[in-house]
Amino acid sequence: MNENAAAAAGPTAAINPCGACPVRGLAVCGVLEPDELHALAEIVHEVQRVHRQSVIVEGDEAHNFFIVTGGVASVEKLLADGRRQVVGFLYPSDFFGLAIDGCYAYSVTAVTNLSLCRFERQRYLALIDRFPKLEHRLLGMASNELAASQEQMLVLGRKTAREKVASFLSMLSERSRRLGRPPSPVWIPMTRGDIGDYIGLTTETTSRKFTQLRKEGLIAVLPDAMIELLDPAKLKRIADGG
Amino acid sequence: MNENAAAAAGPTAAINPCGACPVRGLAVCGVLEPDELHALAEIVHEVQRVHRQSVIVEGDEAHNFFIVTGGVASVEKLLADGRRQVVGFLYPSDFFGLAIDGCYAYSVTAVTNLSLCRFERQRYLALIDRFPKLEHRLLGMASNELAASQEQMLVLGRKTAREKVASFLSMLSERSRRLGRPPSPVWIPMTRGDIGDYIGLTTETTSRKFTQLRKEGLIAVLPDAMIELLDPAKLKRIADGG
DNA sequence: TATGTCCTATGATCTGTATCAAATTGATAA
DNA sequence: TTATCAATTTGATACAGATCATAGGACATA
Repeated sequence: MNENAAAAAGPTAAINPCGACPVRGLAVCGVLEPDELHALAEIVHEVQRVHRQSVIVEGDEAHNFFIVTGGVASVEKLLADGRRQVVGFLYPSDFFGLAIDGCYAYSVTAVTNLSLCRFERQRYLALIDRFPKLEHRLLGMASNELAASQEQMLVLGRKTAREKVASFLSMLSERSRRLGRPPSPVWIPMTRGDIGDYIGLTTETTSRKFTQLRKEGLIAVLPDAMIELLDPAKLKRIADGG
Repeated sequence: MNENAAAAAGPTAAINPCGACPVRGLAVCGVLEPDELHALAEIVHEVQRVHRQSVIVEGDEAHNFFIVTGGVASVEKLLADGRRQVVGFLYPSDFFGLAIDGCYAYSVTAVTNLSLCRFERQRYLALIDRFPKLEHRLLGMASNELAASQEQMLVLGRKTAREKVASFLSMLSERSRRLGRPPSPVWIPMTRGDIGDYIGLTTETTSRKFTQLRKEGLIAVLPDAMIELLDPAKLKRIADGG
């Protein structure tokens, strides 16, 4: 399947893969003009991962910088005894790989089949020198991510289990709307365990709260991991502690 | 007292306050050459706040950008019913004021008496255009802040009360060491309530865990809000869930 | 000196979520 | 079709931390 996808992209993609990229408009690369894209295309490698495969590991030397082009990944930190905190989910157009002291500060794992662009760190930094607007875009995205992290700290530190699940669903719906797609249904490819590790609950409690919201008629579980938000406004009110 | 401080800084400071700034080396401004500092000094205003005074409010239009020059502040988000999450503490050389959709995404409140540099947003952005290295530095600092937020999510989502308090103390000690100061004692000017709102506990549980660590001989409470870490390595092991 | 406010500490009790256990469903492969 | 494995759901029980209540100490103000 991976080979098929690569073959289907054809020779044009091999010469200038970025020109045909489905996420260019949203990703960092979106700030480059078509004629500047060649410089980026020259240093990019396409990478695939399947469900649960690892992309980078916390503590490893940071040699690369990545952009998600298809699928979903989780960003996570582990304690020695196996406790896990998912600090975020990555979707197409998201970047990752910023290093602290030359090392990755988190692991990234494929939640679904995953397609990525990989850039060698040094060559990417050289490109940033050449195109300052890349750095400007990067700061903008990092700034948004920082705001999202702070919102998530509020969820983790001060919300009840019910509010946490409502926050998670509202956030996905909101993201969908921001991208110009319908706010419902939302695609939830991650397991109850992944979600629990994201919002600070166990698998069981997460499942129970989903069941509760379903029985209250606030959500409906559809096929293919889709969840319908039957009353987004009320769900948002629950999420905000109202 | 505020007027005294301003007067004591003298006429030189009034002409080029940044040249005499105690935090310049560490702050964003550190990347500017002495002759470039004039451009920064031209647009800066010095601001003072006392304990519990507000600096910015979540949701307000973001007109300014700040750098802490003295004292400690808390960065916080509130729920409608008054629940509070402190998402960080700010120390001298830290900046804040990055906006999302033109508005502040959090409130900032003085924990101690506080001194700040305030920059009008538009004029600061103009300066960034003129000195790209300012933006480079800003990205570096935002990137560090992002890593710190992710570490804090691990604390909030997956650590026990005891591990949370140990993490908080270890973090302060580590920060002190990174700045070339002794790792102990550390200055804790914030209340047990502030700390609890930072690590996701109540005032009472935070107090109890401090007492517990004290009785185990791991910390000692000194005068002037100083706390001595009697066994930093063991405290770090507790923090890491070992 | 008295009075009020804020902060810390500590005891008693309650409760939301974790933990432990098991059955059910669903997807994939043989 | 049947077997296998992962994920979900549901039930019973335990417990860490919240909540409620009180007292003492530090510091400011009258």
